[in-house]
Amino acid sequence: MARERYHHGDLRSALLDAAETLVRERGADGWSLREASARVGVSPSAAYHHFASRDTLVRALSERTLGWLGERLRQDCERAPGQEDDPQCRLIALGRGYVRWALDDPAVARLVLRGGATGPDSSISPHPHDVLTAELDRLAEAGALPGPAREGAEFVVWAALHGLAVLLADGLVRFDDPHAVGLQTERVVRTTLNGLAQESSPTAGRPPARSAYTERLAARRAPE
Amino acid sequence: MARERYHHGDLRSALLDAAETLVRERGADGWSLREASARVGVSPSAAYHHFASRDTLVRALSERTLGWLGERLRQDCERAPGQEDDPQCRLIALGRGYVRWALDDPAVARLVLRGGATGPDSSISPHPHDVLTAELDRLAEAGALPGPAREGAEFVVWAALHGLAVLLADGLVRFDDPHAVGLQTERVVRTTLNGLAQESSPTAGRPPARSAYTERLAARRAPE
DNA sequence: ACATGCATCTCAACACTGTTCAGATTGGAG
DNA sequence: CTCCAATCTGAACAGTGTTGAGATGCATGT
Repeated sequence: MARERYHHGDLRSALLDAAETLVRERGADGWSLREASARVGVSPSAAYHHFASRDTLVRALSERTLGWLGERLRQDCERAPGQEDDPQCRLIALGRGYVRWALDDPAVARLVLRGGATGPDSSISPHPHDVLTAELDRLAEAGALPGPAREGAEFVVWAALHGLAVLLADGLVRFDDPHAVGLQTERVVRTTLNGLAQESSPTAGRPPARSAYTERLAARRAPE
Repeated sequence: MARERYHHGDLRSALLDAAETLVRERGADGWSLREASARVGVSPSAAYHHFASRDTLVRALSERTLGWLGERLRQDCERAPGQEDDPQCRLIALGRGYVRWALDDPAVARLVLRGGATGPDSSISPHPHDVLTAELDRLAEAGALPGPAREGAEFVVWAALHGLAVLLADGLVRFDDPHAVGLQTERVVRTTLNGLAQESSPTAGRPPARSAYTERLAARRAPE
């Protein structure tokens, strides 16, 4: 706990770790930079050699967490139960993973999902949103999503999933049965995908939506 | 601005007003109790005769805002365009109102929707969530929503709508065309309702979901 | 009219926060 | 072995939420 050497070695990630556990212990806002520094055994000002501000630390923690989550969601899609390679099953697995995370680690999830922290400049890889769009592409290729319905579909699914996750992390919705949350998530995904597939008259001339993520994606494809 | 009388008269709502405009000016977290007090022309400790803590002030502001929003959403439903009294048109109007609010007043919306602040003990009337469930009931009575699909449908619609609102308020999704947000909202509502209506095999034995709002509703129906 | 009670507000103080900056300490490159 | 740049410390600043003891004045009862 107390370090002996003057130089810490990897203070940056040590601070991220300390902040993360503090968030878990005291909630998304119940901690301070000073406390995290003290827990690492370092003076408060030391942190400023690795983060420009407390807010930068939060952003960095968010990015680290989102990257880890994205990787896990990708795995969840691969290991999806059900018929071999059914795109819908994969999307359900993705949704379950996303929501399960929000419920298992609500304090961190609240901090991260509060967003604003994850602008288009961030280099999160793979970003959960990327995983979602990839899975929707797979669904479209399988023919389960008509062409016009695919366009902008990620916003519908994302909104529904994100909304459920936020509601759960904030404690606005609760489920007594631990299985209930999974079933409810599955229902949300199924309902959304069904609704999209049977979109009778796709909104004529629907203007393109733009998200921080699509911008980031575009920037990645055409660097400079 | 500067008051002459020693007693303010209605300091409580004056503080709420000051906090509200401060949130608009500097963001959900960029303000302090002291600043709000100073703007009202009162010492910082005066606030503690009306609010137990800064957090209580935030909660009170959230409740006031949600009550106002609920009333406006109810009006939006009444004035819904489209065929006379079409329940789906009413729900679309509700969704548009909810999302428009999140976009027109994003800082306040972020503060309010961050939630946790709006527990079941709050006496918000009419709560936006109540308005939504009432409209879903109307839809079910009109036969546009099969019985088994109605059960727990509010969570699906709420999640989708809430998710879109949060994504917009947090700036994670942006729309260039001002019409786009309305169209996207409409699409989310339509898609969700369509998906619910055509729910092929409603999840067998789906356990009851419970939200802070259903609890509050139950408590209101059976006081004591 | 006047005293009294009580809600309301002020003042001063506490511990704590994020942030800055001059200087001490070090690992590693030349 | 020297020196540099990266890293960390210590002390300080303005500002925060919160508390408690005391001042102020409105409304009420006589």
